[in-house]
Amino acid sequence: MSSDQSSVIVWFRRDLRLADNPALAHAVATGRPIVPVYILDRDENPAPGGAAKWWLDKSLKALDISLTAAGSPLVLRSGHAELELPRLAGEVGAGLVVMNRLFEPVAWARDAEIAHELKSAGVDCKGYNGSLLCSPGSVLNGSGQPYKVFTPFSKSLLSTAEPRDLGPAPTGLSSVPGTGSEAIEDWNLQPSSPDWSTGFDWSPGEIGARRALEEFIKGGLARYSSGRDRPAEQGSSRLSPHLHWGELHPWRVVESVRAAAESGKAPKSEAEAFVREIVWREFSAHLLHHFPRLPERAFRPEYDAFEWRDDPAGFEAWTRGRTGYPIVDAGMRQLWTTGWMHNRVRMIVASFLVKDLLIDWRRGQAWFWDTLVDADLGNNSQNWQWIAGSGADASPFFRVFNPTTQGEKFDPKGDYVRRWVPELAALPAKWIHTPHDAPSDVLSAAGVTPRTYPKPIVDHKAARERALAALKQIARAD
DNA sequence: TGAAATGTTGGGGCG
DNA sequence: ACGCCCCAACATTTC
Repeated sequence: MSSDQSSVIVWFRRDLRLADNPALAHAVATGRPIVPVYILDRDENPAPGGAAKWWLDKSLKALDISLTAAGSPLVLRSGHAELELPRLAGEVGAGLVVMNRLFEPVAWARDAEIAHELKSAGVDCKGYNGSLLCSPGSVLNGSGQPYKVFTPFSKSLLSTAEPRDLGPAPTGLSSVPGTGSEAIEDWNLQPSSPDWSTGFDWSPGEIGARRALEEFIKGGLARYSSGRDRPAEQGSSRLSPHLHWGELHPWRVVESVRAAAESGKAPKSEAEAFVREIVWREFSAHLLHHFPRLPERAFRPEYDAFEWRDDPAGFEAWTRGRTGYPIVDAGMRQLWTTGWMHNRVRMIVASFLVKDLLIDWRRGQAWFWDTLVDADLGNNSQNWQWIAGSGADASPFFRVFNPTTQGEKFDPKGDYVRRWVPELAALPAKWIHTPHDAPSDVLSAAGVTPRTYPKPIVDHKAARERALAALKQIARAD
């Protein structure tokens, strides 16, 4: 048996693209037939949220179209990868499985097991980094330890990292005809009864990702550092779900914005402000890799002794966007309606849940996990812990966002609130963030009553003082 | 990648 | 012209 004749399985996970894909490029370079496969793991831990499944459905369809055009359609299988991969390898006569690695702790351990299984079945297995600027473990401080503070991490990464693994989408793939595939419709990834996704305004897939990148470079990049703080405007890149699903390589994003700055389309400082956000994503992924319990446990362990409030009514009001604070409610409704929330508003709503309501950050994390199309284990846990004050390089315990001030500062005309909280739309800008203080004639002229829009569920001033008093105990115990 | 309280300064109104 | 007050604007400190 000549291994030259054998086919190569390309195991797609969260690298749903053809271009800049090191595993696929390596498979193509062998000159052997390609079997691209996606395996739906019903026991994935943590289980993907509803919004994530919505995205996956569309992105897989897009990937299949691209792969089919390139010559080798996507094969869909469900079950356990450690069983399905060797089985498929037997079916198609594969001598090699290539994949882009996942760096989350659970996946990491499992991939090692899978590679072992395959090798004992005589199938070679190779992993690549197709999702991060640098592999976790390669960015360490002088004493060989992972960085726990963002700025030195960022400096170290940006000074040493080199763009790599970029290249055009391959064409002319040869396939293994007759390979059986499941039907994606049978996976029921698209919600029905009810279909809550009708407001999702996204184009999942590699083409949509490239278009989003181009639009951002044409639009928001030149004034990114201020524009990204205005939720009513299209100032942020909206690339997060595309990056999460690997429809874009982060190096492609960094190279593209830097090239735009080089050619004068945007100030270099603005491009670097954006690159900094890509590096925050990197920081989260590296932290999660080194501290696998980040999603469950406080990075600063003294926070795990804190007794968060049990407040079902408060949590419910938060999830539904009925807290009585317009910017908070607008954000939570944008999330529910579109599967995404502007980052400035994420900070505001998270601070409100954790500091004003004193509800455990893990509850907010779980809600985001289910509702965000960009839900990412590293980003989600790192950012929630950052707001809660329990994370690495976290915001100090006394930093409490004032939802009214934040609204007035970053949504001064109230356009964001009007869009997502339509029952307040007729209020003048002067009162849009403080309907609870508006004169009654203003409220009645705008048709706002406690029935249409709730009074604040907590008084922020009192809630802030309560949070400071309670959280101070942690700082003292430290 | 806060907010609020407290402190400081300086201009203008006014006796 | 002067002192006094008010207060906005800005700076510093504290949580």
